[in-house]
Amino acid sequence: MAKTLSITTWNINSVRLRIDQVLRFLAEDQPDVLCLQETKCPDPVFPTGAFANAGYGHQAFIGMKGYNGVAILSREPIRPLGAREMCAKPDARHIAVEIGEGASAIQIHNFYVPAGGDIADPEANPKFAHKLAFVEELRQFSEGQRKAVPRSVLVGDLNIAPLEHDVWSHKQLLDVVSHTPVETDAMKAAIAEGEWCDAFRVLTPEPQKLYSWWSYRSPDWAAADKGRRLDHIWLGRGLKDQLVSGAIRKETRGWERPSDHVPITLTLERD
DNA sequence: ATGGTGGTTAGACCA
Repeated sequence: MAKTLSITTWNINSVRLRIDQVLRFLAEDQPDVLCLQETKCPDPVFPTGAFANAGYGHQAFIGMKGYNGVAILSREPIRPLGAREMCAKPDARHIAVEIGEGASAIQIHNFYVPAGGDIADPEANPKFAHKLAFVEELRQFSEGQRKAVPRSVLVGDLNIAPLEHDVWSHKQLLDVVSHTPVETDAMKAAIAEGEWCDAFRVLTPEPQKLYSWWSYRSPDWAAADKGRRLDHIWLGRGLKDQLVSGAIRKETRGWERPSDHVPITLTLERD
């Protein structure tokens, strides 16, 4: 068995439109497991063959027409654990698998948290209310995982930048959905409840800036560098001592017709 | 500064 396990998470913003970019990334980086969000792809037309040809023949995915959708692609066998209906909605925002055998098995949970709309007021904006309810459900889920499955990894586009240095300007974004105190507090509560290790922040502590997303609306995204860290990989209490390294593939944001998110990869020591 | 850009899909809806 391999001595390490590498897991990538990437909001691809249409897996069919960007299949060539995903395949390029897989060829270059060869993570063991790739978790995607916003596949925007119904299951019957998911590009299973393209991933299998690239060496990722073990697949779990759930999608819908036009919106949302998550997938887990693996180079080695996985056991599907199914998809949760978060907030009682069948909207394809979670899927999970188990990888590895016996006592060394690891659960991987891939989430796509609602973006939350533009107005940071749950009374005025149902999308923001949905986001807050989703993160509260994530907190409850975290409690269960902490107790029952300490060897868990939670990844995804969580659409919240929890820390001051997870955004280009803390003060200018305090009223902007993704960095409001009610969201960042809710996310911190979920992390605490699960005793999750925020892996990229252990590897690169504040005050160093970390971003995984740059808006399409920024005319010169690289020069302006007004990013946010919306994508995350959390390690359960049974895995936090196995953290090896992390990588943020910022250069993919400069590819032709890119996703607005970039892939982030965490490597774990394996036992 | 209340725009700006992009994907899905054919007029909005979502990010």
